[in-house]
Amino acid sequence: MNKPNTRNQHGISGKDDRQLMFSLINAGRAIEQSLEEALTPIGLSLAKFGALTHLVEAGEPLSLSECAKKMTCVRSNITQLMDRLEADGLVRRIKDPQDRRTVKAALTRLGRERQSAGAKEVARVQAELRKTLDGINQGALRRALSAIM
Amino acid sequence: MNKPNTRNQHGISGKDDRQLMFSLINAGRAIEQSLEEALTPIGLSLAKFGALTHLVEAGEPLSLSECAKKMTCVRSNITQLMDRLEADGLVRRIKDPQDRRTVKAALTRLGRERQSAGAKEVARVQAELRKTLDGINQGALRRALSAIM
DNA sequence: TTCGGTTTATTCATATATGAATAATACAGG
DNA sequence: CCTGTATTATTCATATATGAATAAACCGAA
Repeated sequence: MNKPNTRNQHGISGKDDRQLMFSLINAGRAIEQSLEEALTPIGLSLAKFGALTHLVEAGEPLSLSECAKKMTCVRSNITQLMDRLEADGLVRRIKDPQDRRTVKAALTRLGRERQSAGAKEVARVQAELRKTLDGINQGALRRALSAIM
Repeated sequence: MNKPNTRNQHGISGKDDRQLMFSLINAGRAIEQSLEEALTPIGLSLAKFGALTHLVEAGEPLSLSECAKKMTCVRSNITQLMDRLEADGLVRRIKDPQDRRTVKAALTRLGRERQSAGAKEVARVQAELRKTLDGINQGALRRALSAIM
């Protein structure tokens, strides 16, 4: 990667960069940044791509609550995200006749296409990252990350 | 840690969690989340703590531009963050007579105390993380992270 | 069947970020 | 000394998040 991290908001890393905790935070943000940059040209953000991807994977419309669960965020966030996705023409809200409280998000054709284009870009970033981490012990890395979460 | 990740906005992790890229993003977010939770009781966010810490480390007032550089973010962000820190009584804006364009941020007594309390909490989280990562190869992890950034 | 608790989405207030536009100041070179 | 360019902070519009409050709809138990 070797891109400058332009999104380390707190900017804490102690006296040296070797502090593991902040390195992990910064690494995560650096990758997010790369993904955002890769998605920008096709008109997506990481948040939007995430929502579209869950809808594609589900293969059917999902209620906004289900979306919130899959994206591990609060529902008011999904309300807003869907507003933007709907404004972009990538998603359509449909009412659920079974449960009139529920609103489902359905992909539009454009939404499906956009997600597919996004997936290609994400795969590209992922391949870059794999190459970057080529020489290192990925097993150790995976074990560490799964210990954290 | 083993706290549920309640802040994985995109929520993408593919079919399995083994996808390194999203694991890294999620690990970073999980740690951020722990830090936010640790700082909340003392009235700080990670962003606020970061700003205070840079001021403490500098040992003197810093211009808002210098703060933005240290925190690797745009200046309009610092303007807003300083507004909130000033409202909290943790920082004071002082005009620079040498350069009348410049506004410097100076720690208040309360700001210094709050940062110090925050640093203790951060150290606690850091110690927890160290313990979590006890069994794993931290050298490999460090090398991986420095490769990414 | 009505009542009360739960779930649904939305709205509102707020925090944190970006980036563009603006205004004031500095400063170098003619 | 002007003049143009750069730098400074701020403001504005926007995106992404949280959490509290609200309204509508559902559902089980009395």
